[in-house]
Formats: sequence, C-alpha cells, structure tokens
Amino acid sequence: MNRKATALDVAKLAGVSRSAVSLVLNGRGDGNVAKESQVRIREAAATLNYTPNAIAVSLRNRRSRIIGIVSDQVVTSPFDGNIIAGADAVARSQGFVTVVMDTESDETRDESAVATLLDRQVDGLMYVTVGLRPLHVPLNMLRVPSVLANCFDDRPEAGVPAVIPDEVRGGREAATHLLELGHRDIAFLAGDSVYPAAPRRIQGHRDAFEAAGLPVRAGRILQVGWDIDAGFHGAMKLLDGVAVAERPTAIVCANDRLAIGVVLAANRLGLAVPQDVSVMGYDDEFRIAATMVPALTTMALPLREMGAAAMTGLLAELSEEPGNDGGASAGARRADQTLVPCRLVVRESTGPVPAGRN
Amino acid sequence: MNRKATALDVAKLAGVSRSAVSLVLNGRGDGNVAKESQVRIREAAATLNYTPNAIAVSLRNRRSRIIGIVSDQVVTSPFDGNIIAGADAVARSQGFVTVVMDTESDETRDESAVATLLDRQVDGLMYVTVGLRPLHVPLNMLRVPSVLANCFDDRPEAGVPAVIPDEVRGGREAATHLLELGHRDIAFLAGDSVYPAAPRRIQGHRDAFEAAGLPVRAGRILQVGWDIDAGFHGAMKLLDGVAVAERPTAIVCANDRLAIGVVLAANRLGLAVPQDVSVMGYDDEFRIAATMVPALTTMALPLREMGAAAMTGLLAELSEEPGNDGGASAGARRADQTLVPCRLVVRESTGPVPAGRN
DNA sequence: TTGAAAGCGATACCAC
DNA sequence: GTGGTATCGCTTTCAA
Repeated sequence: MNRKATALDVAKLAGVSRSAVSLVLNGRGDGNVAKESQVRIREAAATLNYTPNAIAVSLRNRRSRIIGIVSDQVVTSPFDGNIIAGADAVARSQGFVTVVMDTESDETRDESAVATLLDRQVDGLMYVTVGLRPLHVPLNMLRVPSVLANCFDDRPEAGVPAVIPDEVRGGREAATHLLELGHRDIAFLAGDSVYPAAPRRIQGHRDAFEAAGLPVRAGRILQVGWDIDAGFHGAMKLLDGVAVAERPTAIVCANDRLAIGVVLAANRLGLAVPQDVSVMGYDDEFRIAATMVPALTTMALPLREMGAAAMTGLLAELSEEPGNDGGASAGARRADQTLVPCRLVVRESTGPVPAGRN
Repeated sequence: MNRKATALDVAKLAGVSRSAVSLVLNGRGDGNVAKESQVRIREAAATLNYTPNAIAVSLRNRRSRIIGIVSDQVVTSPFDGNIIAGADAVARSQGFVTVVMDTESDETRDESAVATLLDRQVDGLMYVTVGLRPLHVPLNMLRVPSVLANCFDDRPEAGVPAVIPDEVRGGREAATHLLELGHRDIAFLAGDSVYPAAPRRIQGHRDAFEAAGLPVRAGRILQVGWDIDAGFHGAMKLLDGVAVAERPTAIVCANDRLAIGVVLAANRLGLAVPQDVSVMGYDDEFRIAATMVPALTTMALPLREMGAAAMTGLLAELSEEPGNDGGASAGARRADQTLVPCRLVVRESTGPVPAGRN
C-alpha cells in the first residue's frame, strides 16, 4: 500500500472506464451505469481503499472546499479560538476544511495572509478578531465571498457582512440583573475604549439605569484596563478605606479577569462576595468563571454561535452562486451586521443588596 | 479583474511560451531563457498580478506544501494554541500552510481527521494535545512523515518522534527555587494523574528534596484538581486553622489557575503572599500569571518552542526524502523523544522563608 | 534558447 | 448504458 489508489486503478479492477467510476462514486450512477457495474465499482473502490484526491478534484471543479480564516491572534486566546471552533464545526459538517492564518496582530500581514489563502484557491474568507474591533477589510478579500466575525468595517462601501456580539444589550442585561437584586449603587470597571466593547457595554449599563429611572453616580464608571491587576486596583480605589455608605454594593467588570482582581481585593479587605459586595464578570471565560471562588456570575459571549453563524452565512452565499468567483457579486452583497445576543449566566458572585443599602 | 491570471496569460503578454514563464518565475531562468525574455516575463507577471495557482502546482508536483495538524482541543485553550502558533510560524516561513482539525477531545474522530487531511494530500502530519498525554497514533498517520507535540506513543513499534516538555526537570527547578529561598516545608498541589504532567512534576519535586538531602513531609503532596476552586480548597486544607509551625511556608501549584485559588484562600485568611506564604504557579499562562496580584512566579511551559521544534523536525524530514510518500520510511524513522526544558519566571509571589521557619 | 507535448487525478460532455 | 476525450493550471522533459 505504497501509493494511494486512483480512480484509474478502481476502473481497471472493476473492468469499466474512469467515467463510470466517477459517476457512481458521486452518486449519479443510477440511470447512467448498469446496476451490476455499480456494485463491482463500489467493491473495487472498497478493496483498494480508494478515496478521491481532493487536490485533483479542486483543480477540476475550480472549487477547493477550503475556507480561509484570517485571525489577528487566533490560537493564543480562548476568544478567537472559540469563534473559529464554531466556524470550523459548521464548515466540516458541509465537507469544507478551514485553514487559518494568524497575523499575530500585525496588520501589515493582512494582505499577504489573504493573498496566500487566495493562491490556495479558497472558496471563501472569514476575518476573526480577538476583541470586537473596527477594521479596514483587506482589499483582496473582496475577490471571494467573505464574512467578518467579531469585527466590522464601518466604511459604507465595504460591503462585507459582519457577525458581532450585541454588547450594548449585554451591558444592559448585566446591569438589569443587579438592579433586580436591589442594587442601586453599581460601579462599572472596564478597559480603555480602544476596543469598542468597553463603550458599548458602558452604554448598555447607562441604558439600564435610565430605563429604571435611576441615576448612575458620578465616578462609578472606571476605565482601568483589562487584566487582573487592573481589577484589583480599581476595586481598591472603590472599596479601601471608604465608608460603607459610600461603597458601591456591586461591581460589574467588563471581563472575568477584572472580576478576579476585584474578588482578590475584596478578600484582602475582609469583604465577602457576594454578601458585602456583588461582583459580575463578562465573557464566561473557560476554566475561569465557573471555577472561581465564588463562581462568577457573568455575561457569556456567544463566541461559538458567532463563528457558526458567520460560517453558515458564508457557505450559504457560496452555494447561492456556484462557479462565480466573487468579482461581480461583491458589489451586490448587502453590508449587513448580525448582532448575536450575550447570555446571562448566574452563579454565586452576585446576591441581594446588603440590608439598608437599597 | 474577474478571473485570476494564469501562466498562459503571462506567456501571451510576454510573447513567450508557458514553459519559459514557469522557468523564469521559479528562478531557473538563467541559462535557459534569454535575459531579455526574462525581463518581459517578469513585467508581464507584475502587470497581470500573476501568482501561481497553488492547487495546480500541488497536483503537478505531487506535494501540497500543506501540513495537517490534528489537535484534541486546539483553539479553545491557550495551550494547544501556542504550540500551533509556534509550529505555524515555522511552517509559514518555509512556504507551507497548516490546516488544523480539532477533534474536540473525541478520540473516535482521530482517524477520520487524519483521513480528511490525507485526502487533501498533506505532506506531513502533526498531532498536538492540550495537556501532556500518551496516545495511540492513528494508524493512517504512518502514511506520511509525522510528529507528536505534547504527547507521545509509548508503544515501541510506533516510531513517531515526539516533542514534549521536560516536566520532571520543571518540577525539580521549581522546588529548587523555593529551597534556595530557604523554604523547607513546601506543599505541592496538582491535579489527578490522568495527565502525566502531575506525576512527573511531583517526581521532580521529590528529586529536588532528595538532592538537597531534605525530607518531603507526609501529606504535603495533594492531588486536588486543576482549577481555581481546587487550589482554593487545597490551600484551605493546608492553611486554615493550622498552627503557624505546622503550616507549609510555600505552596507549589501544578498550574497557574491553582495558584490563583491559593492566593484567594490566603487573602481570605489574612495571610500575605509572599510574606507569610510563597506561592508558585506553573505554565505562565498568558494574561494570568503576569497580571496576578501578586504577579506569579511560575514555570513557563515552552509551548511555542515545542511547536517550532516539532515543525522544524518534520519539515527537515520532508526535505530529506522528497517524493517519498512515507510508506517505506515510516519503519526506518527513529522513535526519538525530544525533551524541551521549562523556564523559571520569577515574579512577586515567592520570597524568602518567614523568619524562624527555615 | 525556445516551444511543443506529456502528464498530475478527476470530472463531464458527447458521441457511440 | 458506456467509454473516449478535453480540460483544470502548472511543471518538465525533449526536440527543434
């Protein structure tokens, strides 16, 4: 079993022509090939362990059944990773394979990554980012059907559909959860506004207060960073040496790592979570949120769903216009943006407002 | 710019034959094609924006320049991810592209993932796992040059080279770091032994004590789990309500999440890290270890290096035996195991042993 | 030095 | 029903 068997080998063994083999193995045997030949062909294929050479099929059909994925930081993060996992599952279920090129956040590599993928004759392209962010679609990307996941191009002319999380709504529902627990003095910890996730979540937070007819206290929105230490120091500022009446009763964090920092600070100050102060995370980070002590109440980012939705849309577009290599259709494509809702996950880090603070 | 230009288009524009185009663009023009034709060809290629169709090249050359990567949980974790990132960088630098198939820890999907990759005519295969673990190499994998990263096949006959971290040494150096700081009563927290990382790191830990002529106190090695809550509860068992003289002065954790749990527990008990108790992590997990409060001293897993080393070896093997599809060579391949050393990263969570406890 | 022609492996059309 | 044949885009002898 040195060389893989080819269709010709199968044809010889079955005593038919290559064409017959092709027809039968592609399910179009009935009405074209005699029943009995069909059986012989299938048997021959089985004994030779024949599977078609995907490269040859691609060349012949002018479609590779490969989807190229460009990611700015793919595999290093659980974020991108999950988006890609969701996308890949959908692709695989339809006989596609994905090849991902990681630009390692170097935007100058965008175009070359796309070019490499295009040389490989990918049928479609997907651009994925770690954090929600605006970007300029690499020009080449318009040559084949494409989709953006967790990012968007705000230039109207770049008509590439995008799938992004509904951050505003996420921020609103997080605040609402706490409001319903009776909290009135809620702080919000986020990172800088380079990532639009911060302002959007903050927007949702304010929306919730407004809808409830409640004010957001001044100085309660802190943009401190995205990591554990930022959460720690932010919480210290909010809680350390502050009179009970002046302390927020709940702190919403724009990600789970910030929440870890907040709990670390609370522990150090002898404050119990959630009895003295409720803490919320965001992202539902794998192996972090669920196993924290206490387990974090958080807003789960719909990463897999986003990846799946983006890929589903892309493949649908592909099958709509078979054989078209994108040149003409690119302009016609509508520049829609799909907002995928986040999911509130209630665990143990949030609880009713402490007595006398509502 | 609808259809991509082909070599024929270039040939026409330059007024030469396809062969000439091929020769020149592949760098074998000198001595075969007139200087002046060469210039015309390059110009034509540039104006037409020509790049060769990788699919056609693959078919013709019977090598795809694609490396297939099978991962058991690729993208969801920062672990696999970094290995793949390291491997991919090496591959890309040599004009290869990687396509990764995630089995999502479902071992029954191993063979089919490999089969899919083989149908795509990958030139080589790499198997990557999230945690160090033994496995049975999928049979099909032996058909092309292959390598294992972060996993190994302990059946002697399966001659697939493996690249794995030197866990024993890692455990030893972690303990040595603490021993040098004067600690004598050091606890070790790990997960279960399903992953060989636990017993190996523990082995290293014991080795260090033995080398120092010191005993490991009974009950100081706890296999509690791999997550934050496990670390928290393990630490509580070790520290809560225990007389100072009976408390370990340092706790080594088999990963950084366990260390988070330990610090959380220490904070809650009013114990300062590292003044009252030193805490070490393992892995140097991205965005976690460096930003913890206090920043974690940890053993960095050489993930990128492992990926790079594995890919480098694989590509070397490929170029050694061009045109050979692995059938014959598989048996000849030596079953080596490359141990990559971990790297001690000293931060703020470890310090000198408290006075009177050394 | 250059170009014609033979595949790589598979598909699909078109006579027979 | 069946098998011959052109074709996908490229590389590589082999003649001229």
